Amino acid sequence: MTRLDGYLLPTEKQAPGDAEALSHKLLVRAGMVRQVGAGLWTWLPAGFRVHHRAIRIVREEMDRIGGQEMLMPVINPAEPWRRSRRYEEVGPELFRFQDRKDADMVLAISHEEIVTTHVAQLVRSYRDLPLILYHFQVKGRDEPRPRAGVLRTREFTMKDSYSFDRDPEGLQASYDRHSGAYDRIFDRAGLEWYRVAGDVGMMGGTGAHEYMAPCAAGENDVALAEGYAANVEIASADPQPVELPAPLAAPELVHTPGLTTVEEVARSLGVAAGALLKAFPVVVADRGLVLVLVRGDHRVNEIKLRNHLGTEFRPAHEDEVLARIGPPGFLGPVGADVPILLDDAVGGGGYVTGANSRDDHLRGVEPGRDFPFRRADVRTVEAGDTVAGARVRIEPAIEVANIFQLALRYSEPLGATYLDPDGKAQSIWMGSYGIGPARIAAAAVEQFGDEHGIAWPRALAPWDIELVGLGKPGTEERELAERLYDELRATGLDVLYDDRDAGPGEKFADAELVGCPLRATVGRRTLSGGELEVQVRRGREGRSVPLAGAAGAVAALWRELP
RNA sequence: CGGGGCGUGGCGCAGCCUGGUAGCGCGCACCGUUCGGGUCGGUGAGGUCCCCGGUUCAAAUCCGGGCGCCCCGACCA
Repeated sequence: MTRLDGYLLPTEKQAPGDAEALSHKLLVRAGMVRQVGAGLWTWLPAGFRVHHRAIRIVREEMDRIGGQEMLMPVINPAEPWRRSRRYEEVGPELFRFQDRKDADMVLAISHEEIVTTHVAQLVRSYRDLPLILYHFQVKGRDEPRPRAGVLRTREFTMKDSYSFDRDPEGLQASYDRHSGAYDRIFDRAGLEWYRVAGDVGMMGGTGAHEYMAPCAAGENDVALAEGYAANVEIASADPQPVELPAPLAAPELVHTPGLTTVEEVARSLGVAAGALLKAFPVVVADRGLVLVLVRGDHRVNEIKLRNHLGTEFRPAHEDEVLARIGPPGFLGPVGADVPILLDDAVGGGGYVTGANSRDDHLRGVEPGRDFPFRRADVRTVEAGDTVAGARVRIEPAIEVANIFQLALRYSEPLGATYLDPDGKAQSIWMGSYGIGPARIAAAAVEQFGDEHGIAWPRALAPWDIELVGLGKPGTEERELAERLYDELRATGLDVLYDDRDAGPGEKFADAELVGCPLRATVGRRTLSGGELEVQVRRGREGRSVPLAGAAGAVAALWRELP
């Protein structure tokens, strides 16, 4: 319950000049956030209420699956981070600094090291497992490029939880419980969301999912098809048919002076781009130069490639390629003195490839007959592909949560073990699970905002309803507004009462900008008409209820909202 | 890290090219007006023109260096 007169809600008519994303513009305009520096934001009172509400939902669902809330520090000694090797592996996004004794310290980007250290010390027996521990804590990440207001920041609050189990089956069970909790969280928050298979990445482990909220400002691409949802980073699709020229008994040299792009070669030879094989030379950490081949109409997905290789790689330099394979622009598999990785989407038949000599290509090249290869799925899925026959669409989305099966990634280096019933020490199986409340809030703004402002889902709104009192303070209509303010609060609704001495236009505009799901208006018309006007923010639809018993009717209306 | 842009009262911007009294709209304060869609009129406060250095009689404006912020890409446990 809040009276607007005297409340710090600095609404603006104009968005900041440098804002692009809808959530950035609207959260600032609605007086909910203000910028402190690149990727550093203050949550003003109204915005903080939204943040709180997101946290409350997350907390309730974490408690429901048996999570135990605790609190770990943001400032960490470097030592456990060295033990997990993340001190060396993570890179410059890890804030590193020295304390007054010149000891190396870090700002935690997440809390695997600390929680695992505690569990290593405090958990001794199989009887102590399973365990789910969680906290809400600030994370520091020195992002190379903070962006879109509150969407990607260098400091943000995160709910991170950690599960500890006796064995892989236990981990799977804890993982599934988190998955269920997260499903409920995003349903309750009122977001449109997908759970997609995600990249396990450097975390290692055996599985990962991401919770994605589709919206224009999203920085991830999600591949969606009937019965399928995956981050494009790891998505797989059916091989698509492509028309190939008639096979040849042996590869045939064609002169293609100056034609180095797929489009140029395809056009000049009169074949489909998919009838070419595109060569992507990479240097793999532990095995040197490898030539990756995908169809001319496909692109190499470097994350899928990295996952397939199981190690890091980099694109090869020109001189390396020149010495071992051929001139860039005319690279091909035939005669190449390096291992060849052939994408799964490449079928049998005669393809056009580079000839490894300047200004020449080969046609009629058949994998197997003309060059040896190993298979891998390393291409990027694109809109128009199919998965099990279902058409794929690609949508931008923001990652609002993720869940990882860490397995033994942290328990082993940090020595988290338990004694099994036979008295034998066993490593603890771990999972980690993150949610960003700020991103939940921003995603809701992105998904439901319009040209008038924010339209919060019921569960996230800073207040359930905004009551607009028209007329001058001290008038009869204001007295009625005061009375309704009390009655609405008595129903349990959280009410924002605009009791400012301001004009009606300003109050209506501010109410729609701030975006409470309902707005009730009290003016002279209310006095004479005997009805309370209520606007549903989502869709700006007007309703009215009889003045007698209005509060109860409004509360009932509120309960039906999304 | 590569590319592009910006920095002028609280906010949004003009002025810079062509050096010469720092402007506009919104907001804010006060007086009056109005009170169901940012009402109208009047008065007023508020600026190290991001910082440092240089050129010049004179720099928001030209030159050099630095800092900060935004966007695109790379990156993103």
